[in-house]
Amino acid sequence: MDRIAGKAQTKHYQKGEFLFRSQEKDDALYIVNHGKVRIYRLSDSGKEQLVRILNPGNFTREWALFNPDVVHEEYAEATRDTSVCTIQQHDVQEFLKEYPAISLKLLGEMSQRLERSARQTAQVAVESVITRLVLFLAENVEPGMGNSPTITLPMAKKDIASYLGTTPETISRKFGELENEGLIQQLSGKRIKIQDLDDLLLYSE
Amino acid sequence: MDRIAGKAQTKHYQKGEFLFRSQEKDDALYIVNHGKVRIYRLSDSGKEQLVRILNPGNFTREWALFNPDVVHEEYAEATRDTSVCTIQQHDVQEFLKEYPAISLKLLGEMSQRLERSARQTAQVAVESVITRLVLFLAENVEPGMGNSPTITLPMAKKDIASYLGTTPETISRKFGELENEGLIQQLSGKRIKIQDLDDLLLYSE
DNA sequence: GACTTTTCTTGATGAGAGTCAATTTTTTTG
DNA sequence: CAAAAAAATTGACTCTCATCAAGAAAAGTC
Repeated sequence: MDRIAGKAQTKHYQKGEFLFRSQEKDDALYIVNHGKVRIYRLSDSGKEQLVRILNPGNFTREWALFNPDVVHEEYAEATRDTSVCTIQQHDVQEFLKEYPAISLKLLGEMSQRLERSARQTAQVAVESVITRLVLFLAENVEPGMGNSPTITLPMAKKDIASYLGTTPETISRKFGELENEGLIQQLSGKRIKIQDLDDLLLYSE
Repeated sequence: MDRIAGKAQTKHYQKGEFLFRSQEKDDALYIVNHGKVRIYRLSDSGKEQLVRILNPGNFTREWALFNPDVVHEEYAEATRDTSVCTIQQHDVQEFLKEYPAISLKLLGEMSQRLERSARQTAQVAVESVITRLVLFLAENVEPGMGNSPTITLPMAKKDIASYLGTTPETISRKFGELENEGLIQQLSGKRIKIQDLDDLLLYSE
Protein backbone atom coordinates (compact mmCIF):
# COMPACT_ATOMS: atom_id res chain seq x y z
CA MET A 1 0.00 0.00 0.00
CA ASP A 2 2.75 2.39 0.93
CA ARG A 3 4.57 1.60 -2.25
CA ILE A 4 1.49 2.24 -4.28
CA ALA A 5 0.89 5.49 -2.53
CA GLY A 6 4.42 6.46 -3.39
CA LYS A 7 3.70 6.20 -7.07
CA ALA A 8 0.34 7.84 -6.92
CA GLN A 9 -0.17 11.46 -7.70
CA THR A 10 -2.96 13.51 -6.23
CA LYS A 11 -4.82 16.03 -8.33
CA HIS A 12 -7.58 18.46 -7.54
CA TYR A 13 -10.36 19.61 -9.75
CA GLN A 14 -12.98 22.24 -9.27
CA LYS A 15 -16.57 21.79 -10.10
CA GLY A 16 -17.00 21.79 -13.84
CA GLU A 17 -13.42 20.87 -14.67
CA PHE A 18 -12.65 17.80 -16.71
CA LEU A 19 -10.40 15.05 -15.45
CA PHE A 20 -10.08 13.99 -19.03
CA ARG A 21 -11.89 14.24 -22.30
CA SER A 22 -12.35 11.88 -25.15
CA GLN A 23 -9.35 11.77 -27.44
CA GLU A 24 -6.90 12.90 -24.85
CA LYS A 25 -4.23 10.35 -24.59
CA ASP A 26 -3.13 9.71 -21.11
CA ASP A 27 -2.78 6.28 -19.73
CA ALA A 28 -3.30 6.69 -16.04
CA LEU A 29 -5.76 5.05 -13.72
CA TYR A 30 -7.98 7.50 -11.82
CA ILE A 31 -9.21 6.80 -8.34
CA VAL A 32 -11.63 9.22 -6.72
CA ASN A 33 -10.76 10.43 -3.27
CA HIS A 34 -13.34 13.07 -2.53
CA GLY A 35 -16.08 14.52 -4.62
CA LYS A 36 -18.13 13.24 -7.48
CA VAL A 37 -17.41 12.67 -11.14
CA ARG A 38 -19.77 12.19 -14.06
CA ILE A 39 -18.61 9.82 -16.79
CA TYR A 40 -20.44 10.27 -20.04
CA ARG A 41 -20.24 9.75 -23.75
CA LEU A 42 -21.16 12.02 -26.58
CA SER A 43 -22.95 10.81 -29.67
CA ASP A 44 -22.23 12.08 -33.14
CA SER A 45 -25.26 14.28 -32.87
CA GLY A 46 -23.96 15.78 -29.67
CA LYS A 47 -26.34 14.14 -27.26
CA GLU A 48 -24.77 12.84 -24.11
CA GLN A 49 -25.32 9.58 -22.36
CA LEU A 50 -24.34 9.24 -18.76
CA VAL A 51 -22.34 6.10 -18.23
CA ARG A 52 -21.87 6.24 -14.50
CA ILE A 53 -21.11 8.40 -11.54
CA LEU A 54 -17.91 8.00 -9.62
CA ASN A 55 -17.99 8.39 -5.88
CA PRO A 56 -15.06 8.22 -3.46
CA GLY A 57 -13.33 4.88 -3.82
CA ASN A 58 -14.42 4.29 -7.40
CA PHE A 59 -11.97 4.26 -10.23
CA THR A 60 -11.99 4.59 -13.96
CA ARG A 61 -9.81 4.41 -17.04
CA GLU A 62 -8.91 0.80 -16.49
CA TRP A 63 -9.28 0.61 -20.24
CA ALA A 64 -6.18 2.73 -20.56
CA LEU A 65 -4.19 0.21 -18.59
CA PHE A 66 -4.52 -2.62 -20.99
CA ASN A 67 -5.13 -0.92 -24.27
CA PRO A 68 -3.15 2.26 -23.88
CA ASP A 69 -3.00 3.02 -27.57
CA VAL A 70 -6.65 3.05 -28.38
CA VAL A 71 -8.46 6.29 -27.86
CA HIS A 72 -11.32 6.15 -25.58
CA GLU A 73 -14.54 8.00 -25.97
CA GLU A 74 -15.46 9.04 -22.48
CA TYR A 75 -15.60 12.37 -20.75
CA ALA A 76 -15.04 12.75 -17.04
CA GLU A 77 -16.28 15.91 -15.41
CA ALA A 78 -16.08 16.84 -11.76
CA THR A 79 -19.54 17.83 -10.58
CA ARG A 80 -18.15 19.32 -7.41
CA ASP A 81 -14.72 19.96 -6.02
CA THR A 82 -12.95 16.68 -6.30
CA SER A 83 -9.62 15.13 -5.60
CA VAL A 84 -8.32 12.03 -7.31
CA CYS A 85 -5.26 9.84 -7.27
CA THR A 86 -3.72 8.92 -10.56
CA ILE A 87 -1.33 6.08 -11.10
CA GLN A 88 0.53 5.61 -14.32
CA GLN A 89 -0.21 2.60 -16.45
CA HIS A 90 3.33 1.39 -16.17
CA ASP A 91 3.30 1.43 -12.38
CA VAL A 92 0.00 -0.36 -12.17
CA GLN A 93 1.29 -3.12 -14.38
CA GLU A 94 4.23 -3.55 -12.05
CA PHE A 95 2.04 -3.89 -9.02
CA LEU A 96 -0.23 -6.33 -10.70
CA LYS A 97 2.66 -8.55 -11.61
CA GLU A 98 4.04 -8.36 -8.14
CA TYR A 99 0.79 -8.87 -6.28
CA PRO A 100 -1.46 -11.18 -8.23
CA ALA A 101 -4.16 -10.89 -5.60
CA ILE A 102 -4.79 -7.36 -6.79
CA SER A 103 -5.57 -8.67 -10.25
CA LEU A 104 -8.17 -10.98 -8.85
CA LYS A 105 -9.84 -8.12 -7.03
CA LEU A 106 -9.74 -6.05 -10.14
CA LEU A 107 -11.19 -8.83 -12.23
CA GLY A 108 -14.03 -9.14 -9.78
CA GLU A 109 -14.77 -5.45 -9.95
CA MET A 110 -14.61 -5.43 -13.72
CA SER A 111 -16.86 -8.41 -14.12
CA GLN A 112 -19.42 -6.65 -11.96
CA ARG A 113 -19.18 -3.59 -14.06
CA LEU A 114 -19.55 -5.62 -17.21
CA GLU A 115 -22.63 -7.25 -15.81
CA ARG A 116 -24.16 -3.90 -14.97
CA SER A 117 -23.33 -2.52 -18.33
CA ALA A 118 -24.86 -5.47 -20.17
CA ARG A 119 -27.99 -5.18 -18.10
CA GLN A 120 -28.14 -1.49 -18.77
CA THR A 121 -27.89 -2.08 -22.51
CA ALA A 122 -30.60 -4.69 -22.45
CA GLN A 123 -32.89 -2.39 -20.51
CA VAL A 124 -32.41 0.60 -22.73
CA ALA A 125 -32.87 -1.60 -25.76
CA VAL A 126 -36.09 -3.34 -24.90
CA GLU A 127 -37.87 -1.70 -21.98
CA SER A 128 -40.08 1.35 -22.03
CA VAL A 129 -39.03 4.46 -20.20
CA ILE A 130 -41.47 3.89 -17.37
CA THR A 131 -40.09 0.40 -16.82
CA ARG A 132 -36.54 1.63 -16.86
CA LEU A 133 -37.40 4.30 -14.36
CA VAL A 134 -39.12 1.84 -12.06
CA LEU A 135 -36.14 -0.50 -12.23
CA PHE A 136 -33.84 2.40 -11.58
CA LEU A 137 -35.77 3.38 -8.48
CA ALA A 138 -35.85 -0.20 -7.27
CA GLU A 139 -32.11 -0.50 -7.69
CA ASN A 140 -31.60 2.52 -5.54
CA VAL A 141 -33.51 1.24 -2.58
CA GLU A 142 -31.12 0.44 0.19
CA PRO A 143 -31.58 -3.19 1.16
CA GLY A 144 -33.38 -3.97 4.35
CA MET A 145 -35.62 -0.97 4.35
CA GLY A 146 -38.90 -2.80 4.25
CA ASN A 147 -41.43 -2.56 1.51
CA SER A 148 -42.21 1.11 1.78
CA PRO A 149 -38.86 2.82 1.73
CA THR A 150 -37.84 6.39 1.17
CA ILE A 151 -34.93 6.85 -1.14
CA THR A 152 -32.72 9.73 -2.12
CA LEU A 153 -32.05 10.05 -5.81
CA PRO A 154 -28.33 9.62 -6.37
CA MET A 155 -28.28 12.24 -9.09
CA ALA A 156 -30.26 15.06 -10.64
CA LYS A 157 -33.27 14.11 -12.71
CA LYS A 158 -31.63 15.36 -15.85
CA ASP A 159 -28.83 12.93 -15.16
CA ILE A 160 -31.27 10.13 -14.57
CA ALA A 161 -32.75 10.99 -17.93
CA SER A 162 -29.38 10.81 -19.59
CA TYR A 163 -28.50 7.60 -17.80
CA LEU A 164 -31.74 5.98 -18.85
CA GLY A 165 -31.38 7.18 -22.41
CA THR A 166 -34.25 9.63 -22.42
CA THR A 167 -34.95 13.32 -21.89
CA PRO A 168 -35.58 15.41 -18.76
CA GLU A 169 -39.09 16.23 -20.00
CA THR A 170 -40.01 12.60 -20.31
CA ILE A 171 -38.56 11.74 -16.92
CA SER A 172 -40.51 14.55 -15.37
CA ARG A 173 -43.71 13.21 -16.93
CA LYS A 174 -43.03 9.66 -15.84
CA PHE A 175 -42.39 10.72 -12.27
CA GLY A 176 -45.69 12.54 -12.48
CA GLU A 177 -47.38 9.44 -13.78
CA LEU A 178 -46.05 7.29 -10.96
CA GLU A 179 -47.19 9.87 -8.47
CA ASN A 180 -50.68 10.07 -9.98
CA GLU A 181 -50.94 6.33 -9.75
CA GLY A 182 -50.21 6.65 -6.06
CA LEU A 183 -47.09 4.54 -6.35
CA ILE A 184 -44.62 7.14 -5.16
CA GLN A 185 -44.54 10.52 -3.54
CA GLN A 186 -42.03 13.15 -4.50
CA LEU A 187 -40.80 14.79 -1.35
CA SER A 188 -38.54 17.78 -1.29
CA GLY A 189 -34.92 17.63 -2.31
CA LYS A 190 -34.49 14.48 -4.34
CA ARG A 191 -36.30 12.34 -1.81
CA ILE A 192 -38.87 9.87 -3.05
CA LYS A 193 -41.23 7.87 -0.94
CA ILE A 194 -42.19 4.54 -2.42
CA GLN A 195 -45.61 3.44 -1.28
CA ASP A 196 -45.19 -0.22 -2.03
CA LEU A 197 -42.16 -1.58 -3.73
CA ASP A 198 -43.92 -4.64 -5.05
CA ASP A 199 -46.72 -2.61 -6.56
CA LEU A 200 -44.19 -0.30 -8.11
CA LEU A 201 -42.37 -3.17 -9.75
CA LEU A 202 -45.62 -4.55 -11.07
CA TYR A 203 -46.43 -1.27 -12.75
CA SER A 204 -44.72 -1.72 -16.09
CA GLU A 205 -47.63 -1.92 -18.45
CA MET B 1 -1.29 -25.23 -20.97
CA ASP B 2 -1.18 -28.95 -20.47
CA ARG B 3 -2.19 -28.54 -16.90
CA ILE B 4 -5.08 -26.37 -17.84
CA ALA B 5 -6.19 -28.83 -20.46
CA GLY B 6 -6.11 -31.50 -17.79
CA LYS B 7 -8.70 -29.68 -15.77
CA ALA B 8 -10.86 -28.74 -18.68
CA GLN B 9 -13.87 -30.71 -19.67
CA THR B 10 -15.21 -30.84 -23.18
CA LYS B 11 -18.93 -30.75 -23.85
CA HIS B 12 -20.93 -30.98 -27.02
CA TYR B 13 -24.17 -29.29 -27.83
CA GLN B 14 -26.46 -29.65 -30.77
CA LYS B 15 -28.05 -26.78 -32.53
CA GLY B 16 -30.76 -25.32 -30.35
CA GLU B 17 -29.45 -26.69 -27.07
CA PHE B 18 -28.60 -24.38 -24.21
CA LEU B 19 -25.16 -24.29 -22.66
CA PHE B 20 -26.83 -22.60 -19.73
CA ARG B 21 -29.86 -20.56 -18.90
CA SER B 22 -30.49 -17.72 -16.58
CA GLN B 23 -30.87 -18.82 -12.98
CA GLU B 24 -28.94 -22.02 -13.40
CA LYS B 25 -26.17 -22.01 -10.93
CA ASP B 26 -22.97 -23.37 -12.24
CA ASP B 27 -19.71 -21.62 -11.81
CA ALA B 28 -17.65 -22.74 -14.74
CA LEU B 29 -15.94 -20.75 -17.43
CA TYR B 30 -17.02 -21.64 -20.97
CA ILE B 31 -14.65 -21.47 -23.90
CA VAL B 32 -15.96 -22.16 -27.37
CA ASN B 33 -14.06 -24.67 -29.45
CA HIS B 34 -16.18 -25.11 -32.52
CA GLY B 35 -19.51 -23.72 -33.49
CA LYS B 36 -21.41 -20.60 -32.58
CA VAL B 37 -23.28 -19.49 -29.51
CA ARG B 38 -25.82 -16.72 -29.03
CA ILE B 39 -25.76 -14.94 -25.70
CA TYR B 40 -28.91 -13.04 -24.92
CA ARG B 41 -31.05 -11.61 -22.18
CA LEU B 42 -34.75 -11.71 -21.66
CA SER B 43 -36.75 -8.74 -20.49
CA ASP B 44 -39.66 -9.00 -18.12
CA SER B 45 -41.96 -8.68 -21.08
CA GLY B 46 -40.27 -11.60 -22.78
CA LYS B 47 -38.43 -9.70 -25.46
CA GLU B 48 -34.90 -10.81 -26.03
CA GLN B 49 -31.84 -8.70 -26.50
CA LEU B 50 -28.82 -10.24 -28.11
CA VAL B 51 -25.73 -9.50 -26.10
CA ARG B 52 -23.10 -11.10 -28.27
CA ILE B 53 -22.19 -14.04 -30.41
CA LEU B 54 -19.46 -16.40 -29.37
CA ASN B 55 -17.18 -17.81 -32.00
CA PRO B 56 -14.35 -20.28 -31.55
CA GLY B 57 -11.83 -18.93 -29.06
CA ASN B 58 -14.31 -16.71 -27.27
CA PHE B 59 -15.33 -17.33 -23.73
CA THR B 60 -18.09 -16.38 -21.37
CA ARG B 61 -19.27 -16.63 -17.80
CA GLU B 62 -16.26 -14.89 -16.40
CA TRP B 63 -18.84 -13.33 -14.09
CA ALA B 64 -19.25 -16.70 -12.45
CA LEU B 65 -15.58 -16.82 -11.59
CA PHE B 66 -15.55 -13.86 -9.32
CA ASN B 67 -19.09 -13.65 -8.12
CA PRO B 68 -20.13 -17.27 -8.06
CA ASP B 69 -23.10 -16.76 -5.80
CA VAL B 70 -24.97 -14.18 -7.74
CA VAL B 71 -27.32 -15.47 -10.35
CA HIS B 72 -26.73 -14.25 -13.75
CA GLU B 73 -29.35 -13.35 -16.28
CA GLU B 74 -27.99 -14.59 -19.54
CA TYR B 75 -28.98 -17.38 -21.85
CA ALA B 76 -26.48 -19.19 -24.03
CA GLU B 77 -27.84 -21.14 -26.95
CA ALA B 78 -25.85 -23.09 -29.53
CA THR B 79 -26.94 -21.94 -32.97
CA ARG B 80 -25.23 -24.88 -34.60
CA ASP B 81 -23.44 -27.95 -33.38
CA THR B 82 -20.93 -26.70 -30.93
CA SER B 83 -18.22 -27.95 -28.62
CA VAL B 84 -16.96 -26.05 -25.63
CA CYS B 85 -14.43 -26.49 -22.87
CA THR B 86 -15.51 -25.77 -19.38
CA ILE B 87 -13.19 -25.13 -16.49
CA GLN B 88 -14.41 -24.95 -12.94
CA GLN B 89 -14.22 -21.70 -11.08
CA HIS B 90 -11.95 -23.20 -8.48
CA ASP B 91 -9.42 -24.40 -11.03
CA VAL B 92 -9.35 -21.11 -12.83
CA GLN B 93 -8.61 -19.29 -9.61
CA GLU B 94 -5.68 -21.61 -9.04
CA PHE B 95 -4.21 -20.91 -12.42
CA LEU B 96 -4.63 -17.22 -12.08
CA LYS B 97 -2.77 -17.22 -8.81
CA GLU B 98 -0.01 -19.31 -10.25
CA TYR B 99 0.38 -17.47 -13.53
CA PRO B 100 -0.31 -13.80 -13.01
CA ALA B 101 0.29 -13.13 -16.68
CA ILE B 102 -2.98 -14.82 -17.43
CA SER B 103 -4.78 -12.33 -15.25
CA LEU B 104 -3.32 -9.49 -17.20
CA LYS B 105 -4.50 -11.01 -20.45
CA LEU B 106 -7.89 -11.55 -19.00
CA LEU B 107 -8.08 -8.00 -17.71
CA GLY B 108 -7.25 -6.76 -21.17
CA GLU B 109 -9.98 -8.82 -22.72
CA MET B 110 -12.51 -7.74 -20.13
CA SER B 111 -11.70 -4.10 -20.44
CA GLN B 112 -12.28 -4.37 -24.17
CA ARG B 113 -15.57 -6.00 -23.59
CA LEU B 114 -16.54 -3.35 -21.12
CA GLU B 115 -15.66 -0.68 -23.63
CA ARG B 116 -17.78 -2.33 -26.30
CA SER B 117 -20.65 -2.75 -23.94
CA ALA B 118 -20.57 0.88 -22.83
CA ARG B 119 -20.48 2.00 -26.44
CA GLN B 120 -23.34 -0.29 -27.24
CA THR B 121 -25.41 1.17 -24.43
CA ALA B 122 -24.68 4.71 -25.50
CA GLN B 123 -25.66 3.93 -29.06
CA VAL B 124 -28.89 2.24 -28.23
CA ALA B 125 -29.72 5.06 -25.85
CA VAL B 126 -29.18 8.07 -28.04
CA GLU B 127 -28.87 7.11 -31.69
CA SER B 128 -31.64 6.43 -34.15
CA VAL B 129 -32.02 2.99 -35.65
CA ILE B 130 -30.58 4.03 -38.98
CA THR B 131 -27.49 5.42 -37.30
CA ARG B 132 -27.04 2.30 -35.23
CA LEU B 133 -27.35 0.17 -38.32
CA VAL B 134 -24.81 2.25 -40.21
CA LEU B 135 -22.38 2.03 -37.32
CA PHE B 136 -22.97 -1.68 -37.10
CA LEU B 137 -22.17 -2.14 -40.77
CA ALA B 138 -19.09 0.03 -40.49
CA GLU B 139 -17.86 -2.02 -37.55
CA ASN B 140 -18.15 -5.17 -39.59
CA VAL B 141 -15.99 -4.00 -42.43
CA GLU B 142 -12.74 -5.87 -42.38
CA PRO B 143 -9.92 -3.38 -42.19
CA GLY B 144 -7.90 -2.73 -45.29
CA MET B 145 -10.61 -3.35 -47.79
CA GLY B 146 -10.68 0.08 -49.31
CA ASN B 147 -13.58 2.42 -49.30
CA SER B 148 -16.02 0.25 -51.20
CA PRO B 149 -15.96 -3.06 -49.41
CA THR B 150 -18.26 -6.02 -49.51
CA ILE B 151 -19.11 -7.47 -46.16
CA THR B 152 -20.84 -10.58 -44.95
CA LEU B 153 -23.32 -10.05 -42.18
CA PRO B 154 -22.10 -11.93 -39.13
CA MET B 155 -25.61 -12.92 -38.13
CA ALA B 156 -29.18 -13.12 -39.33
CA LYS B 157 -31.05 -9.86 -39.73
CA LYS B 158 -33.40 -10.77 -36.95
CA ASP B 159 -30.37 -11.10 -34.70
CA ILE B 160 -29.04 -7.77 -35.86
CA ALA B 161 -32.41 -6.33 -34.94
CA SER B 162 -32.20 -7.84 -31.50
CA TYR B 163 -28.62 -6.72 -31.06
CA LEU B 164 -29.47 -3.16 -32.04
CA GLY B 165 -32.52 -3.10 -29.83
CA THR B 166 -35.12 -2.96 -32.55
CA THR B 167 -37.37 -5.27 -34.58
CA PRO B 168 -36.80 -7.32 -37.73
CA GLU B 169 -39.41 -5.25 -39.57
CA THR B 170 -37.61 -2.02 -38.85
CA ILE B 171 -34.24 -3.46 -39.81
CA SER B 172 -35.67 -4.68 -43.06
CA ARG B 173 -37.01 -1.21 -43.80
CA LYS B 174 -33.78 0.51 -42.92
CA PHE B 175 -31.79 -1.80 -45.16
CA GLY B 176 -34.28 -0.90 -47.87
CA GLU B 177 -33.77 2.77 -47.16
CA LEU B 178 -30.01 2.52 -47.44
CA GLU B 179 -30.36 0.63 -50.68
CA ASN B 180 -32.75 3.22 -52.12
CA GLU B 181 -30.29 5.92 -51.25
CA GLY B 182 -27.72 4.06 -53.27
CA LEU B 183 -25.47 3.62 -50.28
CA ILE B 184 -25.46 -0.15 -50.21
CA GLN B 185 -26.51 -3.10 -52.33
CA GLN B 186 -27.95 -6.23 -50.81
CA LEU B 187 -26.40 -9.19 -52.58
CA SER B 188 -27.47 -12.74 -52.06
CA GLY B 189 -26.79 -14.62 -48.87
CA LYS B 190 -26.00 -12.05 -46.22
CA ARG B 191 -23.54 -10.22 -48.42
CA ILE B 192 -23.72 -6.45 -48.56
CA LYS B 193 -21.84 -4.20 -50.90
CA ILE B 194 -21.07 -0.79 -49.53
CA GLN B 195 -20.78 1.80 -52.25
CA ASP B 196 -18.81 4.32 -50.29
CA LEU B 197 -18.03 3.88 -46.66
CA ASP B 198 -17.58 7.59 -46.00
CA ASP B 199 -20.91 8.45 -47.58
CA LEU B 200 -22.54 5.72 -45.58
CA LEU B 201 -21.18 7.08 -42.35
CA LEU B 202 -22.35 10.56 -43.23
CA TYR B 203 -25.87 9.32 -43.72
CA SER B 204 -27.29 9.62 -40.26
CA GLU B 205 -29.80 12.39 -40.62
C1' DG C 1 -36.35 -31.84 -55.70
C1' DA C 2 -40.57 -31.28 -52.99
C1' DC C 3 -41.96 -30.03 -48.45
C1' DT C 4 -41.60 -27.71 -44.09
C1' DT C 5 -39.91 -24.19 -41.35
C1' DT C 6 -37.74 -20.08 -40.54
C1' DT C 7 -36.56 -15.63 -41.99
C1' DC C 8 -37.46 -11.58 -44.47
C1' DT C 9 -40.34 -8.12 -46.57
C1' DT C 10 -44.17 -4.82 -47.12
C1' DG C 11 -48.36 -2.36 -45.69
C1' DA C 12 -51.43 0.00 -42.46
C1' DT C 13 -52.03 1.88 -37.99
C1' DG C 14 -51.11 3.80 -33.42
C1' DA C 15 -48.56 4.86 -29.35
C1' DG C 16 -44.54 6.24 -26.90
C1' DA C 17 -41.39 9.40 -26.57
C1' DG C 18 -38.67 13.53 -28.61
C1' DT C 19 -38.67 18.48 -29.65
C1' DC C 20 -39.59 23.23 -29.01
C1' DA C 21 -41.12 26.82 -26.15
C1' DA C 22 -42.62 29.08 -22.01
C1' DT C 23 -42.98 29.01 -16.87
C1' DT C 24 -42.04 27.73 -12.43
C1' DT C 25 -39.22 25.89 -8.93
C1' DT C 26 -34.95 24.88 -6.89
C1' DT C 27 -30.19 25.60 -6.19
C1' DT C 28 -26.16 28.32 -6.26
C1' DT C 29 -23.54 32.38 -5.50
C1' DG C 30 -21.95 36.82 -4.14
C1' DC D 1 -31.04 37.28 1.53
C1' DA D 2 -31.53 38.81 -3.08
C1' DA D 3 -30.13 37.92 -7.69
C1' DA D 4 -28.66 34.74 -11.06
C1' DA D 5 -28.25 30.30 -12.89
C1' DA D 6 -29.62 25.74 -13.35
C1' DA D 7 -33.06 22.29 -13.13
C1' DA D 8 -37.70 20.80 -13.41
C1' DT D 9 -42.37 21.10 -15.14
C1' DT D 10 -46.15 21.61 -18.47
C1' DG D 11 -48.35 22.02 -22.98
C1' DA D 12 -48.70 21.36 -27.97
C1' DC D 13 -47.09 19.11 -31.73
C1' DT D 14 -44.43 15.70 -34.52
C1' DC D 15 -42.16 11.71 -35.80
C1' DT D 16 -39.77 7.51 -35.27
C1' DC D 17 -40.52 3.11 -34.51
C1' DA D 18 -43.32 -0.98 -32.64
C1' DT D 19 -47.19 -3.82 -33.61
C1' DC D 20 -50.24 -6.74 -36.16
C1' DA D 21 -51.06 -9.13 -40.28
C1' DA D 22 -50.10 -11.44 -44.49
C1' DG D 23 -47.38 -12.86 -48.15
C1' DA D 24 -42.61 -13.84 -50.35
C1' DA D 25 -38.18 -15.65 -50.08
C1' DA D 26 -34.64 -18.39 -48.20
C1' DA D 27 -32.86 -22.12 -45.58
C1' DG D 28 -33.10 -26.54 -43.77
C1' DT D 29 -34.93 -31.38 -44.04
C1' DC D 30 -36.41 -35.80 -45.73
